Amino acid sequence: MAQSDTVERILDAAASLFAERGFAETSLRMITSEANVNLAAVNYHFGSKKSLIQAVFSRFLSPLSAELNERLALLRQATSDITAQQLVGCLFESLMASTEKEGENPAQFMQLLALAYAQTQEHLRHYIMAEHGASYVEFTRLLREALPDIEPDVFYWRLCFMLGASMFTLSAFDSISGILKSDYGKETSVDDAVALLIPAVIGMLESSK
Amino acid sequence: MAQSDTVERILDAAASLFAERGFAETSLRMITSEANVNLAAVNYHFGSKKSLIQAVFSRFLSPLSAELNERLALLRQATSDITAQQLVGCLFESLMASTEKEGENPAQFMQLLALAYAQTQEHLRHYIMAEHGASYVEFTRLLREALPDIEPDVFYWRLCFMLGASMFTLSAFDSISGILKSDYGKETSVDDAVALLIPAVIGMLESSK
DNA sequence: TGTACATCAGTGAACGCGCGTTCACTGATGTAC
DNA sequence: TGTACATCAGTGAACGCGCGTTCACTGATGTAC
Repeated sequence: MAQSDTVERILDAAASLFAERGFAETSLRMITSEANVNLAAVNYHFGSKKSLIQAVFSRFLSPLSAELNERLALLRQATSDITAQQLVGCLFESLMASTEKEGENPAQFMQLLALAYAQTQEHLRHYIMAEHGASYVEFTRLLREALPDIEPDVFYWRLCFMLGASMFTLSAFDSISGILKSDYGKETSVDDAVALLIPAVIGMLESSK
Repeated sequence: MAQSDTVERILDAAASLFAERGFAETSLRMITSEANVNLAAVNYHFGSKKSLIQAVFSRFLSPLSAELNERLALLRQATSDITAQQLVGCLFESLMASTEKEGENPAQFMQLLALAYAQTQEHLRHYIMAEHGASYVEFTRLLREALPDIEPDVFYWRLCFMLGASMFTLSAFDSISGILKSDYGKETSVDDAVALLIPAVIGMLESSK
């Protein structure tokens, strides 16, 4: 083993096991044995299990925030009349680009995010908002400007529908694509699912009903 | 305390704590102290923590399955051309009616469901499908018949969008309605949220794009 | 009606186990003089 | 170039704590004769 891929191997194993089982359901002993690493290495490199969980999220969220910030800045420069379509496109492009660059799995990322929402992990929520909340807030602000005719409360509910549909679909991607494969012999990529998801959420956001 | 509301008090406390924190993050000691009940009472009445978790789900799922079965049967009798609109209406009516009858909280129910999906709880998934899967399968079958022109894989993905938007929105209901209250002084009921949700998911299901 | 026994809901204290964390230690590499 | 010391990544074994579960027991209610 090279000089220090220990940290990466711990993060890989932790991301995969957390996404599959949950945080409390995954012990450090499971993670270190999956990663072929000494048990004490987690506390040596990360300090605590809590910090390891935060590090797992940072590895996904930092590249995503960076990508999203960059794309939103370009969009603001290019035009002053940004559409909801462009913004939603930006968001999914950022997600796909950031995970691909780092060799990560967008489905696993969404599983972790769904988990963070499902369980009220106070420390995690605070950490995520403090470290990576800014680009999400900016996205929401721009989307609000792109849809000025919608009542503010309706806008918030639809944002929620969008988040829910996106997170759930991508987090269940492996199951769904597995079912489609065995029932209809149809191979589906994450990009295929996103290509169906984008018009669906734009339709919801822009609907006049 | 009456002769035996112990079981009900345990179920109430367990549902609320599980929904808020997760399964492994909630100890039996938390549950029994919230319920003002002896620690050993959980194992006396339910046998194990696993069985308690299953009992919490059954208390929500049994009335929902019953309501849904009844409404779907009525719909089949009334007409042979059932629309997607009618089916989605059925589903949400069943959810609201079954939780109201039992004095339960639909947001809490959705939090638990989101949790069961987010963490791969094998024993729970098997249990839910074995006990309550039939009415869900029947709902899906009827919805598929109501939308015969959609490609089968597109249908599955849209079903997924619907589930995700509904589960996430209702499970986050307390946060969202709290934000709307403090930011816009707007009171929102679960029925208001569902009233926005229904046209949004029907639009997604029926879309020709 | 009275007594003996059975069932049931609940209790208090203890059990062993797996958990996250700690600590003294090792061996390799880098730096100062 | 050689020696002494510092830093760093990692290790093996142990720590105490909280967990789910168990067990012997209690007291109230129901049933048989």
